[in-house]
Amino acid sequence: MATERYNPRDAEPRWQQKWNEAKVFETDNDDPREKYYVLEMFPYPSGRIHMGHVRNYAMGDVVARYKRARGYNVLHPMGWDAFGMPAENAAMERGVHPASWTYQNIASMKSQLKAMGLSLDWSREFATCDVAYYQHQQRLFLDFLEKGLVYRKQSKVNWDPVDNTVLANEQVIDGRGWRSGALVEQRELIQWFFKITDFSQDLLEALDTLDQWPEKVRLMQKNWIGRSEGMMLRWEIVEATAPAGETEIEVYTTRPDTLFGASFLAIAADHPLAKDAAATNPAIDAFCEECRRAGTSLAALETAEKKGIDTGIRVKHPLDPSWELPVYIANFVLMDYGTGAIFGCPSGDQRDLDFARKYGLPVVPVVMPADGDAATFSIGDVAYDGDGIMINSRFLDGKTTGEAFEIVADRLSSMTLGNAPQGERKVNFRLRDWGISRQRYWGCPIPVIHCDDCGVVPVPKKDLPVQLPEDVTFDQPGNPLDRHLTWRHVACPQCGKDARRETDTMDTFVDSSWYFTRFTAPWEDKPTDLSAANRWLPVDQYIGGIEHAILHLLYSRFFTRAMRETGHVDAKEPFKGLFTQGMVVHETYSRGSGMSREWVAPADIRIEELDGKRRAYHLSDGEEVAIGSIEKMSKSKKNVVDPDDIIASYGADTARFFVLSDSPPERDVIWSEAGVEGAHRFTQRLWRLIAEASGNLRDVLSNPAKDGDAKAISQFAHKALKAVQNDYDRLWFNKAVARIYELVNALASPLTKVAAGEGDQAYRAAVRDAAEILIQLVAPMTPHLAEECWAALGNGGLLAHTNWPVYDDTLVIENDVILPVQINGKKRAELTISRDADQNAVTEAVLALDDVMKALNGQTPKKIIVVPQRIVNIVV
RNA sequence: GCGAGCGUGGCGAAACUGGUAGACGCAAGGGACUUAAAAUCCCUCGACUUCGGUCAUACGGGUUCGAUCCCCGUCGCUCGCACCA
Repeated sequence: MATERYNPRDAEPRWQQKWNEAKVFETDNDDPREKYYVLEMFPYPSGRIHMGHVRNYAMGDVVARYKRARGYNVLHPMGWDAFGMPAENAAMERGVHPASWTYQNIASMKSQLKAMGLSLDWSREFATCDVAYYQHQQRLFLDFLEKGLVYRKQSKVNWDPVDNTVLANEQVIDGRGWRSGALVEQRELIQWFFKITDFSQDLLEALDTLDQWPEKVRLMQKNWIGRSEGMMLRWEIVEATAPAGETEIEVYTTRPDTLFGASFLAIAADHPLAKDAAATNPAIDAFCEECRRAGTSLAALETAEKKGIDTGIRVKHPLDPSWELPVYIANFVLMDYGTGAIFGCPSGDQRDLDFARKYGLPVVPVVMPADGDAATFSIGDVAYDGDGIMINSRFLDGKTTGEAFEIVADRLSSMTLGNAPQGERKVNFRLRDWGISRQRYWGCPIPVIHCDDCGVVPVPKKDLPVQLPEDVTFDQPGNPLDRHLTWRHVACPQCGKDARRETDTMDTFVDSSWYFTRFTAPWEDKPTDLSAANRWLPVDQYIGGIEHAILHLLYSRFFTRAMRETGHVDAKEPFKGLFTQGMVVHETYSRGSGMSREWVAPADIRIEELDGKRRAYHLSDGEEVAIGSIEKMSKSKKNVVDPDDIIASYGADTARFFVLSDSPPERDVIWSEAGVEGAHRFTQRLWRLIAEASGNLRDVLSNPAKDGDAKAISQFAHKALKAVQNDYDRLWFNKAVARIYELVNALASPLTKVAAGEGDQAYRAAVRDAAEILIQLVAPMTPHLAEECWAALGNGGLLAHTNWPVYDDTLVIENDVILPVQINGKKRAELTISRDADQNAVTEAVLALDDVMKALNGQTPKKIIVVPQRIVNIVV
């Protein structure tokens, strides 16, 4: 029987339409079955999807389809992370309004995603720039404000004086604005902050409960939160050297044990005492200025030399009032960590040591390694910052660093300076509060009003939403909201006088910090429907890129806690399972070198292989092109492959199948033409085998064989089913692919026999059973092809509605096992024996094997190790 | 500098809890079918070999009856953080 080639261009839209008509993927919140929430990080609507999206969404779709077949009520929604700078840049460059640019992009990306055949519930779709979404975000903001989770404070920002805007740190390149090229200034602006630090300890501790997250991400978050245990320590200023009104300096330290090694105090250039000193001393002022400038731009590049200047201030050592130490301003002390002041212990800290050597300050070793010798231990150019035994530390000598920490902490806590304890134990975090103010148009307006009399007044909830005005211009730099003629003018909600709206909008990370919660009831007229949110959260499986390991995931964890405190959800953690997938990478091609180097797109070249050497030639002129390294797909290197082209020529199933095969999902996958063709051959092969046999299988009822020639077929299929099921449960897509290939290889000959009219009824029933298992196994990856095959076998109804098959235990367990037989750890023979044979029987049978007798050559075994159902090892 | 991870054929990779190293795919080579090509099907495919075997999982040691897997050291690559007191 001649069979037509499988034509994805015909089949894929056809099945997509059927799924659509049957609303297979629309999820009912009231469905009583066990829930499963699978989500991929929603995309920014840049205009086109790329291969990274294809891989990300293919993975999520496999999980969604698999869990659906397993009987779960699956929620698998999609939306758009739609606010942000690119829309405003488009407005500036091309005069398009950000809204129309964004919604057009959404429309085209949506049609691309639809062409992939993803099993998404599109009825829940929204974009974060929809008023219907961001009005609820404003409501959440106001609730957080009431709870004290939002506040304003002055803080330093990167200010671009040409564009009149604040720049994120990533937008500052070599001290200049990435767009304007202007030298970036540090400005103090009043900004809105979320109090994420209220949850520092909880965010840290709860990481331990996230056992379905990659260890790596948890570690990154742990380091980011940066908990340290130490103490606050107050140093009395020697009166004669004190600036007016100042009596003490407070420092934070994690090493109170090294207190006798102190030789100076150092404060940040922005420390209040530094400012006092600068006011009266031009040299100090100049030094502080220099620190500030270096801090903004090149600090990260140079491993900046430790520099400082003596303030003239002297302090008394807390444990010896007769001991006076100098106070320096130092460039390596940060104002926004701890108290902006440290005590320097040169022997125990490399920075302090470098500093001390430069300014001739004493270096007293106070800790030596446990196996050191107190008489000879000294410090050269390298500080010793490890644990050990105290020396040169009076009453601490001989104690361990841990003991010394406790003794000093206890003693200082019980001492007083003025009317407060000299020191107290203190846990400190690196994590800072989250600044959310952006001086931009295309973001969620912060719903507050500034009144000269009443101060900062929240917009009353009944007045929400605060909607972005549409009539804005982008012909001048700065925030269009600021110069809008009417929008910002508003009556104060409290006193009714003329007042001004806040013109800052929110960081777009706010938008993505709760969208997964909104998906649970996007129609609700409050931010959440509490029962729906509680039902669905946490997300069972979240899938996305590792680049969001810290910010997005940490902000979302904070947001969920804040929403919990304000009664919008009961869950504490948003994502139960997290998976970070690798990138799609591709070879690069280029010609020319240096400045005239030209990158060539994969679509414009042809590869030839001669004597094992691959060479690339340009399609247009036949000129040879150099094959470069394999890199992340990027426009600048032109090594991009457009998903649209792939779907048009091979179909969505091939693209999906390929990005899931080959590499483990957490690792990068190399996109190659040959690989895609291999995947495509597979789809054609599967179709051909099923289609050719379908005529003789249509009228047969599936039934696995328990004996006869067909038994092996049924065993193979049911074992594959068990294995692939396990692979899907663990997101081992590449292994599932390999096993599916094996199953197709094993079924090729039986299917061909059936196609030729061979095989009795029982044989055909077993083949049909195996074929159906195969189709179900590939369905999550290549759903259109699977539906087509399913229908070809004469099945009515959609495969997407069909339950996952159940493997037959008796077919999966072998009665006989093949044991490898080793002699001295090297394999010499094989033994086939009954699964439940006891040790003695195995030993006896092994020694009777020809190969074993030959290898032993008369020697008596010293020992025979039998690992049941595994292996036998004979030691001679 | 600190932290984490990785290193297996020509290539992407498998190998369960320490138990037959290289499944599966790609590339390559040979053959069948064809007037021919494509497609398809079959075979070979780590290295060396005196065809008995021997050596092979970055390198050097160790533990073990047995190590890709565990331990110690070295080298290389990737990622994250980087004055955090």
